[in-house]
Amino acid sequence: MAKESKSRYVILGLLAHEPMTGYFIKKKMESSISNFYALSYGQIYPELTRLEKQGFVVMKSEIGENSVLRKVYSITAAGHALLQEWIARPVEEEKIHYDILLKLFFGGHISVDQNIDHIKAFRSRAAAKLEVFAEYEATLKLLLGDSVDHAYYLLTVVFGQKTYKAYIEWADYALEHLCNYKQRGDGYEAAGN
Amino acid sequence: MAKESKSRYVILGLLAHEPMTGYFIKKKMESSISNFYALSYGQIYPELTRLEKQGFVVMKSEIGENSVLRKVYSITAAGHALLQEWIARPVEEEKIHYDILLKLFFGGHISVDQNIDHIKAFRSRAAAKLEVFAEYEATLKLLLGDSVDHAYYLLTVVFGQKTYKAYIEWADYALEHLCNYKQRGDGYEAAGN
DNA sequence: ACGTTCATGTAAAGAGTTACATGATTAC
DNA sequence: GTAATCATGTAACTCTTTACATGAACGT
Repeated sequence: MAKESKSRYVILGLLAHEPMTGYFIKKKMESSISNFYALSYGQIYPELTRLEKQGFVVMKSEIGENSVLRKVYSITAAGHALLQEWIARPVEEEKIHYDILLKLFFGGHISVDQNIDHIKAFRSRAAAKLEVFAEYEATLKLLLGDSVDHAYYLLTVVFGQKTYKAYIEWADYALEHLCNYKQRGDGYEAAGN
Repeated sequence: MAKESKSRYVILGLLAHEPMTGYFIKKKMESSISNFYALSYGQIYPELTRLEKQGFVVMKSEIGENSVLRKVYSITAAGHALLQEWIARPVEEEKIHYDILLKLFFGGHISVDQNIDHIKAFRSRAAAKLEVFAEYEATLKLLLGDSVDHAYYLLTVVFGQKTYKAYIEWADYALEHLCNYKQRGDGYEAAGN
């Protein structure tokens, strides 16, 4: 029961690119897919052990440049087959599960100004994300010729850009409406606020 | 530890509108916030018991029209205060955790055609959602005068519309790019496919 | 008869988060 | 000295999903 986790596939996907330590998998994710997926050490290390037991990765203990012992994992042929099988599987349905929408849905219980604050915070987060994605885009466009992977990375970045742009447009629309209602004072205030 | 669930607040939010049974809470959600939040019976019933023990709701056993015993829950003053406190809390950061983006990120491991299929499926799901939101919009616009709540509901619907429209635009963009690459045949195919 | 809806729950399993615990090296 | 980075893990806890279990009433 309980939905199957994607952690193993993401780990395999990263290892398919180059062998890595668990620690480096985390770092790599933070600088790439962190916007779309995140893993903690509490997930990475146990999953690596499991993948090794099942023969999808192999481990090699090494003493790194800093003379610290590290476990470098590589993907096996079986691991690659598993990864490919997962990627080819039909895509799961996507759901928008956002705190802002839930709170706005019950917005009648707080004041208009409080709702406005929520939306403003949401908007500024989206604007910050857009800046991050713009950097990604610039970097990726320089690397486009290197590997086919970069073209796919770029598609995910464009997704982020289009989505966060839509969020900002929505926020502006919502703020305008709420400000209008507030000025008209037509009962938009929650009772007791 | 582990992030606190929103289930209690959503349940309180619905009960703030009218007293309900656990079963009806589920039905109500399916016809309203299901696009932004979902709860199973396995969450609703235990949570209602907990909320009752803590004094945030009160339960009254009744024999319904169909002579079936049912437990009707109502929100208390303490429950209302808790709900309001939660809604007023700063909004959590939103994350885009989509299967399609993960799979596209590793898209180099499958064929272009398989990637295209993924995106096409994504696009048609988004288009279907847009239709649902259009219906919501039409219904809500008729009810706008009735209660302040409807204006807030409408804002969440508009969010869905703008977001799914962005998804469709992205899908079209992505499909065009992938088709171009395919026609040019410039190494976009995964090795062995 | 049979399927659907109303109605309430429990059990099992896994996913995910956070905190804790440890220790070496490196840079300032 | 001290903070940051590299590096590996465990433990506790909560959340969430899915399946199971039960039973009455109502419509066809």
